[in-house]
Amino acid sequence: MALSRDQIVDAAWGILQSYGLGDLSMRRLAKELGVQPGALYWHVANKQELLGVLAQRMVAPLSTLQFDDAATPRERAAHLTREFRSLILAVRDGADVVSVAHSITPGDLSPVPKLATLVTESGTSREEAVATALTLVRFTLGSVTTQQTRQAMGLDTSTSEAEFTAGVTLLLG
Amino acid sequence: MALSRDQIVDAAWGILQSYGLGDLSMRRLAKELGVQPGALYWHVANKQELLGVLAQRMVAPLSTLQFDDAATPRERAAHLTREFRSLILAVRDGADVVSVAHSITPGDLSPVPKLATLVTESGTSREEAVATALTLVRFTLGSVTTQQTRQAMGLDTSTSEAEFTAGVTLLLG
DNA sequence: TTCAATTATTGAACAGTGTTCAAGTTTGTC
DNA sequence: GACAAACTTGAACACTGTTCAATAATTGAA
Repeated sequence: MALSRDQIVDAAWGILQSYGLGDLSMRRLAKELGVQPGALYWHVANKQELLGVLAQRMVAPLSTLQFDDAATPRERAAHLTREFRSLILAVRDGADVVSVAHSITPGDLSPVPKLATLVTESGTSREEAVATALTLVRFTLGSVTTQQTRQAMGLDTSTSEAEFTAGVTLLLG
Repeated sequence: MALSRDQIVDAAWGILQSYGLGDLSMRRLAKELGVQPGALYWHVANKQELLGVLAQRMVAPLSTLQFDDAATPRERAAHLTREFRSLILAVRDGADVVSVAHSITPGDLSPVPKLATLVTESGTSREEAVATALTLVRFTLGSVTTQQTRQAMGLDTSTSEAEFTAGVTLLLG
């Protein structure tokens, strides 16, 4: 059977999860698929595009996220942010991968639009709501990047969770 | 005259400023100094350390920053954050360079301690003040990374300044 | 079923990257 | 001048993303 884009993305995901971004090279990916590196470029424009797809896959579960009926818009926004954090935290170097995609198209990927809507519903002006959403996402990415970097270096990460919670409360509390 | 660590850092700074992080390779740096690449490793442990020194140099002016006597602690914190942004924004790929250093030692480099003190003076608990400081720095780095990435891609950055101001107001307003 | 056209893959090369290290050279001290 | 410490070279190691002519495999039409 011929190679497919999905197969490539699946294999890339596997390497990312098991060995980290540093080991996710096009050659390593090709080897994993029993193929020459050049073959990948038929299905994927370049490595950056591949990382973009991985980032999308990482945050995809957010689009079907269910909220507690009793929750206020503010609580829903906090829940969405926490879920966003969980998803990227669960993938090795997840924050790095998502950060690249986010830098290129900040409003596109990521939970920014959904967050902005929720914050608007909580009685904030649309303009300020978008700022809040962007700030939440940037803060979360920065926080998780730090945590995962320290994790990879074997340093202490015990205060990470509390720091994150404090930041979210600060922005939405 | 023998090569010195300062000479290397100066040359690296020059390349970063004129051509960006993508062009700052150890080989390119050696060529600029009229030396073989290996010679650099006598004065600098590795490239990561070099980037750390560049990051420190970038934010160094913050340590002698003067405040308006009439300014409240909150206003001083906002001023410090704006100055932090200006410094990294003024250097090509400045946010990328500082982000790496920040990820490894979050509280060390960067204006986090000073910010935390100022926020504490404004009547916030020490714990919450540290969280605010960290959030401000992470938000700023994220914001500038996005702006500089978009700049390098020739995309629109006209809303960057307003977005940044909105975020700072959100966190300190 | 044959044959052309499309789709997909190979193999090799290009132009780099950070880093190491034995062997040399330069510099400073006695 | 001799010896040691400081420094530099040159070459290599083991990689990186990406391109592209040539080749193979697959597919649809006659």
